[in-house]
Amino acid sequence: MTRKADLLPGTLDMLILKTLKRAPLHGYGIAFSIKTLSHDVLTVEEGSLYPALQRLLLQGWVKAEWKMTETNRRARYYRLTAAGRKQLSHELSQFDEIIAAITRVLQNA
Amino acid sequence: MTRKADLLPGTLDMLILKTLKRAPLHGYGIAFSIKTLSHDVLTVEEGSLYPALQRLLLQGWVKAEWKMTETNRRARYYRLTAAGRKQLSHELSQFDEIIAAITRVLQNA
DNA sequence: CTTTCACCAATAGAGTATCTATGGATAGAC
DNA sequence: GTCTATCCATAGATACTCTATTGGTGAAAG
Repeated sequence: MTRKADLLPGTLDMLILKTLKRAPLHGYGIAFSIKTLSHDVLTVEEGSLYPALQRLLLQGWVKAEWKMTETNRRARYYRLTAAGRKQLSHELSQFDEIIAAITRVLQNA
Repeated sequence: MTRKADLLPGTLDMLILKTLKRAPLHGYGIAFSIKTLSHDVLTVEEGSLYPALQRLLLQGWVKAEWKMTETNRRARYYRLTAAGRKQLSHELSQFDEIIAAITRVLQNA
């Protein structure tokens, strides 16, 4: 009935961009990083991740490049562009604002 | 483009339930309360609110009753049921967990 | 007395984000 | 040689929210 909620809708792009800010990474690595850092609370399904990466490419917020991984595999590395960096900071501050607002409602309601 | 984001998807039910926990209220009052408490950051559009209330009714988390307001108007008052109270506490703890997880990712990524 | 504003309800249709399910493919371990 | 972990990606369904609209009433202002 209620949403399954592996993550909060609307936050995926932000999480991906933030992950890529540290270093360029391939899809699988992005998902793994988010899952690990969140202590397995946030699971990014591949069916969510790759469409999201396509969106980010279209927006020009990331660029992609085929490379070899350390384990000798072909992988598509995504890296943040300047526009992506700007977008990330925008999404971060907006997220903060919304969370603060929700917190106010939850405390006073 | 990016989502307009009057609020975070997935949080509306929780905000409504929490608002009704304080006291039964009609739709207009719920929207007004959320908007006011959030300092105008969160705006619940009527096209989001009423479908959400229908969902909550169907789930049995709220009950509705027609009454007169203090200003002598017909209004449909919604109040939290026992099941709704339980659902609310579930959603609250899940929300906390997800926010904590997102925060971890944002700080370490 | 009539006009306007704040109050109050609800639905249809569109758009967007995410999930489920699926289909490949390869490196290295055992 | 088979299994597991690593890697990519799409199609279709589902769920949630927004835009836009319709419809109505009480009360205060003019």
